[in-house]
Amino acid sequence: MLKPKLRETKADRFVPPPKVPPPGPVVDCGDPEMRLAQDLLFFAYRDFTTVADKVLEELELGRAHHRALHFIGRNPGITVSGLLAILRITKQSLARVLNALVDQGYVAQAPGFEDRRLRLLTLTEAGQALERRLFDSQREKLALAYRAAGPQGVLGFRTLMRAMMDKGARDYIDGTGSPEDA
Amino acid sequence: MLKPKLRETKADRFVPPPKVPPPGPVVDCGDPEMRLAQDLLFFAYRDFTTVADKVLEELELGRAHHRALHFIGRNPGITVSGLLAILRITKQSLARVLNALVDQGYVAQAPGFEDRRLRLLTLTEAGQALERRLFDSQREKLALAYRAAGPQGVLGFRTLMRAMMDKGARDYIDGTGSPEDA
DNA sequence: CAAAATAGGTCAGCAATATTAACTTAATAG
DNA sequence: CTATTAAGTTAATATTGCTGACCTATTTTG
Repeated sequence: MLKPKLRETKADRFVPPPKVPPPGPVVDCGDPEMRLAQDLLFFAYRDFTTVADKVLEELELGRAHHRALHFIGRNPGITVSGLLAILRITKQSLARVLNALVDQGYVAQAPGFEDRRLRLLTLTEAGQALERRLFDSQREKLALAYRAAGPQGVLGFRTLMRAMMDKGARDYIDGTGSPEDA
Repeated sequence: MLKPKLRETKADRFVPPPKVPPPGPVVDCGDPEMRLAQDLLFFAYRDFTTVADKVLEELELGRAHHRALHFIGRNPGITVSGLLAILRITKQSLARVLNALVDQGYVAQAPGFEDRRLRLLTLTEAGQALERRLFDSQREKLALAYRAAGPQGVLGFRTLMRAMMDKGARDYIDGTGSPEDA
């Protein structure tokens, strides 16, 4: 055979090995890592949502009420449609929750200025106070986690979470786009 | 008044302004940032869980079934108690889901070796295949998010999520500690 | 202006997922 | 032998979600 033995020429010794990493930062997306991510999301979300439950239980409210309070608080004057789009539930499911919150004086409704069909939702003072209580219970856990991750870690967290949401929700988070798109 | 005017001595000019950042990495834990974190968690989790729903719908299964499949797949031979501890639901809630999965041939039960009271749960081949389908639907979204965040971002994400879970769940994730503690 | 579209409310019924509580069986542990 | 434990079962209930149909008030459009 005429095939030359590679290791006999000096030049061959300097051929770099086939590189994998250089083009851009490499991220481990193998099965184990992705499975871990599933677990992380499940447990973090489970324990994040659970801390507010004690407060809710006292008041005979559920997580659905908390979600509504949260997003009305974040978007004062949001319409029913807007809230529906965010929560991704049906009008009837929201109605029960919303009626309870209005009846108990946590949420106020006002007709829209230009379009009087709209019911603009806001938190009453009691609603703000309650939402604050619920928020504070989660805030502690959240702040601990933020400090554990550090500024760079928080950036990573934000990027990763943003990338996991639908485009509409991303726009909503970014401030562009209305709640309807979320 | 005998109080000296500070700006008249040369040395005073070099007094550094009161610094905030230096002691350790500073993380913004103000209200707006914590509120944003709430939003991120809600939308990311909402859209992460939703992608598997189409598959589940075909098979007339729900998210509860998915969760059970996932954690049995992650912990072959897990006991009913272990699964209950992870999911944090009652025996009766799990029973319905588990019976359905066993009836439909996705989950197999085997008595424990040493303690024959235990029912060790495993996925059948069909169960593994189904779990795989469900996993793959989420995997895509997850991998995209991981790549968007980069290696450093992923580290931050992991740290932050870990810090948000209860200690038991953290131990479980880390491999130390049994499912019972999760 | 009349008709269509929209925002919202409401009613009835149903399904999934969760709860508490009490009871049974089988097996282990003291 | 007794107590405890793991699991299954049964029954009744609550929460949260769904579909579909129908109604009112208001805005928009032809």
